[in-house]
Amino acid sequence: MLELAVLGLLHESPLHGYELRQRLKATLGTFRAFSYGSLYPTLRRMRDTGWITEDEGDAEVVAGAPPLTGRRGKVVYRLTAEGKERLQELLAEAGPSSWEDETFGVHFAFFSQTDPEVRVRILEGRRSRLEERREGVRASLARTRARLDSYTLQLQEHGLESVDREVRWLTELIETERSQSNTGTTQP
Amino acid sequence: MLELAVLGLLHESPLHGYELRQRLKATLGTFRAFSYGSLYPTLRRMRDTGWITEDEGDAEVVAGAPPLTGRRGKVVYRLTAEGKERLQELLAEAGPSSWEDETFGVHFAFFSQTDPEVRVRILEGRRSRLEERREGVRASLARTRARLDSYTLQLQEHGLESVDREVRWLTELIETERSQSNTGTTQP
DNA sequence: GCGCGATGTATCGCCGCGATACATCGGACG
DNA sequence: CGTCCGATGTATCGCGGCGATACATCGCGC
Repeated sequence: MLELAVLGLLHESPLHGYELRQRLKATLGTFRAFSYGSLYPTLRRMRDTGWITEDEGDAEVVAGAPPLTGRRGKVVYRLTAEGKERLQELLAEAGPSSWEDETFGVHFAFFSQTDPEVRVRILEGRRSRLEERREGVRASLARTRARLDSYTLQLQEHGLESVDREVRWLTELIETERSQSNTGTTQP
Repeated sequence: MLELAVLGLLHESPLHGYELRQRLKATLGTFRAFSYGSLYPTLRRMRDTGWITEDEGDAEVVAGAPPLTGRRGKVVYRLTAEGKERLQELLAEAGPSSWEDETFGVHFAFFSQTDPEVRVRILEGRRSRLEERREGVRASLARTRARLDSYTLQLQEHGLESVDREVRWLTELIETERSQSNTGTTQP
């Protein structure tokens, strides 16, 4: 969800819309776009709920020329106290929503602000969700393989390999997380 | 787009909603879901436009019990002549829309119904779009690398590798396509 | 001095998603 | 022999994101 991303970015420093979008691209990279068509409505919503405030960065609007078509100044967005609470709440979330395709990447991007335990639980949740999906597809593929043309087959197999790759990636990450939190009670 | 997928599937045989969804899952695998929340509205829209017709599979509705809460019979969807035309039109499309993330997979899934030349153009279009994106992310990454925390960095790099993988996959596919259409005028 | 690309705010309609509701049917299990 | 459950089946609703588009300003090169 965009909401988390916005809260996470604004937690570092106040920003205006355009910058926010640049940061979004820089932070999420390949993985997700978030156009203005989502950004501005989201900002509006968040302001209305009270997570953020917006204020003029440009005070120089004054009585200049235009009663109509007023000059639009930069609008700077800033976290409120409630916004910070909300961010903490979202960062602590390790339920199904945090390992959905669309949400996981955003959560991951803000892992440095996330509790180590929660990190592991999110990574594991994501992994088992992917494994489930993989097994589902594998089963269905085994059943219908014969009936499928080569293109459909190749698509499926490419998809399967991608999922596999991500599972392996997650496994590495989980191991790293574990070895970093060396308050090991269970490990012999 | 769901429209193409529906047309492609109905071209093989008439189906009702539930089957259609099963086929969708079997055909697209990991790559895309398409819930009923999209399916039924889309079918409605397509019927209204005239690409498909819907008719009762179950004639056994009759005057049984319920004037209210009428028993719902299966609804079988079938391509019209216009629908077939529309399918051909969409299959021939090799513009930017066919190499978008969401659309490409659907196009690919129906490649066996697609003209070989169009296939290559779609694959190449997809590839160059991915290469563009990759270079964009790489550039931005090189610029901001120092400022990013390790998680963001890992996310970016994982994404980059995924893109790379897909590019390699596409390259293989393109080569296969080329070598199969051996009406070589240019190749010495 | 003029145009063009980057910066900047904003809206609109489309489409897909997840949740939910509701109904029927066949088989498993007590 | 009843009943409960999971698969089959149709359908809607609200939400959130996307791409296109509009419009305005600023700084730079030519």
